[in-house]
Amino acid sequence: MNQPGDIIGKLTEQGYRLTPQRIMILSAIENSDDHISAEEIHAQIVAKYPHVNISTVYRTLELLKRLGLVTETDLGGGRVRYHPAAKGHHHHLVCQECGAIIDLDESLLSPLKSALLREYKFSADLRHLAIFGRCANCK
Amino acid sequence: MNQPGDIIGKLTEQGYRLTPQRIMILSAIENSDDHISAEEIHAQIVAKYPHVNISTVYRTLELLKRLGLVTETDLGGGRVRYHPAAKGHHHHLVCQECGAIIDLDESLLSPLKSALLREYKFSADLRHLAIFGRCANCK
DNA sequence: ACCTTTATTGAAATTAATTGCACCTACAAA
DNA sequence: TTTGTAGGTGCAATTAATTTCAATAAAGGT
Repeated sequence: MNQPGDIIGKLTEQGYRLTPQRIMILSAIENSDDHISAEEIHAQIVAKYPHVNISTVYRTLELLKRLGLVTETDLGGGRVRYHPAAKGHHHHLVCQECGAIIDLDESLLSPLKSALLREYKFSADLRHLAIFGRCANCK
Repeated sequence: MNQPGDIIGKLTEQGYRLTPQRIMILSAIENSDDHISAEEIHAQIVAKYPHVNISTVYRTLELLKRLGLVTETDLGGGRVRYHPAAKGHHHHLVCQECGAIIDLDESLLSPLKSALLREYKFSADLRHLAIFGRCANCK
């Protein structure tokens, strides 16, 4: 599972085209085992196909995000990173002192999610959250 | 209370200098009753003192943020907004459909804050959080 | 009032992300 | 086949924020 095929299917189903650029962007995301930035995806592709433009990468990521196929996380420092949605939801604790990134299970946020729904009728999109603060070592 | 004097005192106490630029930036933040962006602060100042540079505004905001005197919130749309810390902590629910911004009481996040501390020994800085999702009307 | 130290500033360059525009391409209807 | 249309792309320009670096000026000592 988690083959690019999954995403490719969903794209074509909805009338979006499967271009060489998109295939390259998709496999870059799928093959990265960590979170990947738009710049990194672009750098990977340019190594083989120098004419592919960075704006295409951003636009494709935007599309995939809208379709719920990748999640986006702002880990601070102005850099946004991407992750295939199929690889599961998770969150991050980002230490502002040492920069450490600690993975956080979704379960810790579900009480908040239901409280927001109950008290504000607000359906929060907590797919991929970054929480800033200070880690155990830096306190 | 909440006079610029409070902040000015804290700055000079810690060896930072009180420049005309900083005074202007501080009063712009204090006088705004809503959240204010760096661009807006700059525009206000430039109207009277055209030579003040935008990077000074950003650097001053960065400093005030580090000293805990203003809080920063990314309400989406690429623009970060600022708010004097003395005016109290609060959070926002941002509807990604209609753009509505709903104020959220701090109490809803304190269970999360203590859970993070208990389970991860992570002291989360939840001073001014924006949570994205869909509001009651847009569901 | 004058120096000295060093934090601070302005100007310009840089970075990450986004947008406007003209052109291109796949596919289907005429 | 031709044409229309909607999705896609590259390029250049734009925006928000940050950084580099030489010049400047605030605060404190003399």
